[in-house]
Amino acid sequence: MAFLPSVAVTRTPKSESEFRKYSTSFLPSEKSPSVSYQRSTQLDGVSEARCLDFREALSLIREGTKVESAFYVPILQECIDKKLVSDAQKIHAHIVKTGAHKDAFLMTFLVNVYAKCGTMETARKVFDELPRRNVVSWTTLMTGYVHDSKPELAVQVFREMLEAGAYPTNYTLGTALSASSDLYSKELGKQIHGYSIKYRIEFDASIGNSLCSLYSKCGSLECAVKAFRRIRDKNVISWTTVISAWGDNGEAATGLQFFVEMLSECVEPNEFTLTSALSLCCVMQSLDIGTQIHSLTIKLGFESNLPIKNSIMYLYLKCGWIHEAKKLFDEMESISLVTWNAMIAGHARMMDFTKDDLAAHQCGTEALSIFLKLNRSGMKPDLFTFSSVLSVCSSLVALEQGEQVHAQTIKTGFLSDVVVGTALVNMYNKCGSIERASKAFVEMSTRTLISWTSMITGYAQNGQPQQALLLFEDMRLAGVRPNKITFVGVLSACSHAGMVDEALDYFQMMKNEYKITPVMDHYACLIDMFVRLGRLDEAFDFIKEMDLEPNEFIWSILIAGCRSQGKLELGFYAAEQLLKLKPKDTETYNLLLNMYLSAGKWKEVSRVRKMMKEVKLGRLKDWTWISIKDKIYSFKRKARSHAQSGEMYELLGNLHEKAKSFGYEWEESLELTDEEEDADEEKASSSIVYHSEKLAIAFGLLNTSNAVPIRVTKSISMCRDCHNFIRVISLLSAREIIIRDSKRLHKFINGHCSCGDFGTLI
DNA sequence: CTAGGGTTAG
Repeated sequence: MAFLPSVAVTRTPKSESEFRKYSTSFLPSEKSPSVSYQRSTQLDGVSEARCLDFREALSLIREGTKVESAFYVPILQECIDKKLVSDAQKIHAHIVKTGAHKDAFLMTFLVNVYAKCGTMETARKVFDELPRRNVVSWTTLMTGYVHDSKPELAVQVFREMLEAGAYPTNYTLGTALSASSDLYSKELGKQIHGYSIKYRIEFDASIGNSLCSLYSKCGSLECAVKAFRRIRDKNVISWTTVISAWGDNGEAATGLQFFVEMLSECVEPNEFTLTSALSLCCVMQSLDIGTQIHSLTIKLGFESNLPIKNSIMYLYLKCGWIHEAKKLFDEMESISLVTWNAMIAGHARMMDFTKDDLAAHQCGTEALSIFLKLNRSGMKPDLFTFSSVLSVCSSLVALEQGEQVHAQTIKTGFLSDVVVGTALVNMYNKCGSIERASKAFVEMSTRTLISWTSMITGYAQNGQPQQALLLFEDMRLAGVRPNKITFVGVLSACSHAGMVDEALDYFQMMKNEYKITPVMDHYACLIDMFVRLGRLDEAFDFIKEMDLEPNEFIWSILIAGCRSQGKLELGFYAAEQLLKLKPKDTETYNLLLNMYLSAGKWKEVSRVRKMMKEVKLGRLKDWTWISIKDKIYSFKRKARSHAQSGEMYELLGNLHEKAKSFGYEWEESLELTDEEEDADEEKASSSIVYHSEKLAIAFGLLNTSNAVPIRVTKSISMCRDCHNFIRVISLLSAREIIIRDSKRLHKFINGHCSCGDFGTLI
């Protein structure tokens, strides 16, 4: 049923009761329609005007030639397609001048033009001046508000419309449902569902599609699928919607099954279906299916479709096919902002995904250079760009670049976006700049769960556990419901502060009050806490009691504790467990080795060394990066190839001497070797071997002005010796030194570290 | 007048 007849709707008792059940507070009660409208047929027979060249037609209008109303329509359509607001305004003026504005149909179309071009104020003005309103004009206005992300205004218009006594059509209800789903309001959606039952259009595809996407967005996957099943004539959109619904609710595999089902029912996918299916492959990291869909897109003639190309490129990036992705990118004859954003976000994602830290770091720098190219290309970055770039800056601890992006977000107004704001807070947190993070957090006009969580975690990581817990209470007072990630932050704060009772209380609160099942990270925080306090037996009891199989991180924490407490027996047991999990891992062996080194068990040391040779381990790559101004410098252990090497080594030598008077003692640790190291260099180097972070910090001290904090990232976990040394350096040089290693954030101020001096695993 | 591609917290 395309349009409702303009006669009163007959009601069946069943739908009436169902309608009553749904109708509560949001919407006015139904009035009988006072005016009825006929669908205008003026559009028919206009198509000849399309034959006219757009510019030619426009010049006719400029000259002031009087034309028929129908003449405007194709030109206005062109304005919609190309978002030509100023041309639309000229045509509008012409319409008014020639008196054609008395034509309600034409003016409704004009509302559509302004709405589609994102100029809602004008659209509303034209609408208010309409000689007659019909359901299409109401619906058009609603659609405009939905597009302009003002769903509450769309609902308001819907209400006005009902109050005016106009009948909604399937399109109207579909649009109203989109508005409810933008508002995440299942309640409102249900009421509108009620209207559709009342008007007996509930089985209509446009209603069913919108319902399906509403329920999906509200997290009710089951309802979404039910809504899909109830659609009588499922169209491509129905299928696309239900496929995305599975994907959006974490069931990507089932989504792909539906895609296959759709193909087997001979429904031809369109560009939307294909992009959705591709994004499911993205989630599943399935290059296998992804490449098949890639060929399908070509078969169906979408090879030059930009959204699809963007999706494929993004898929390849996320699956680690950087070169394929780059090839696609280079071959694209036209690219959009989404293309740029996909490239940046894809590289950002690769950072988390790559096992190799050096490669991950290169991905990050590549992402930043793509961002630079985007800026030079003349295209304007948007909120998606800024969110991704800020997250790259966080991972790279590239504060100065982050600050520049911050400035750009202010200038462009995108800082007001909650996601960008959150990304900014996170960037300052990850760079160890807690004051600026909290300033950015306070200045946000709205905060999501993620914003709160980021800030809570930031306080915990930056060594301000009390602040973290206070903020957590603020968050609960603000009525925001914490999730499991929030509790990871809370528990790690307790762990840092050594607040055992509070930690256990929060752990109970999480399970009982919030019904969150603990995950490994929660246990890791608690075990870490007991280990920090030297209560190894309790830590071990906890490991035995938990429902999950302990992972490598848990065992590593325990081993590190055993090392500092000299509890070799337990340490060895933990190491055995760790070796079972990661039999060929260099870091595992280094943990074990350092434990025996610290205890002076030389026989064991040589035994472990022998074992390491036998299993032919890959070698640990010790890299540290420092970002100064716009450049990122990298250092590896013992490197002497740097232009300033001489000065750096001299400085380090002096600092080592000075540090001794502050109680620092050289401690042998960590058998670090590097693949590219050659034997000559080994012989040439002095007896002291500097790990990469020492070199990077020396470089930082030489190349930044006094009192400027030094920020570096490191590919592996810091060793205890470097940790002790840098603690003293922060005191000696009166500098804040921030090191993000593979496991933790270390913020050294005046001889103390935010990790509570217990963050070194190897 | 309905569907789409790219974003933030462990």
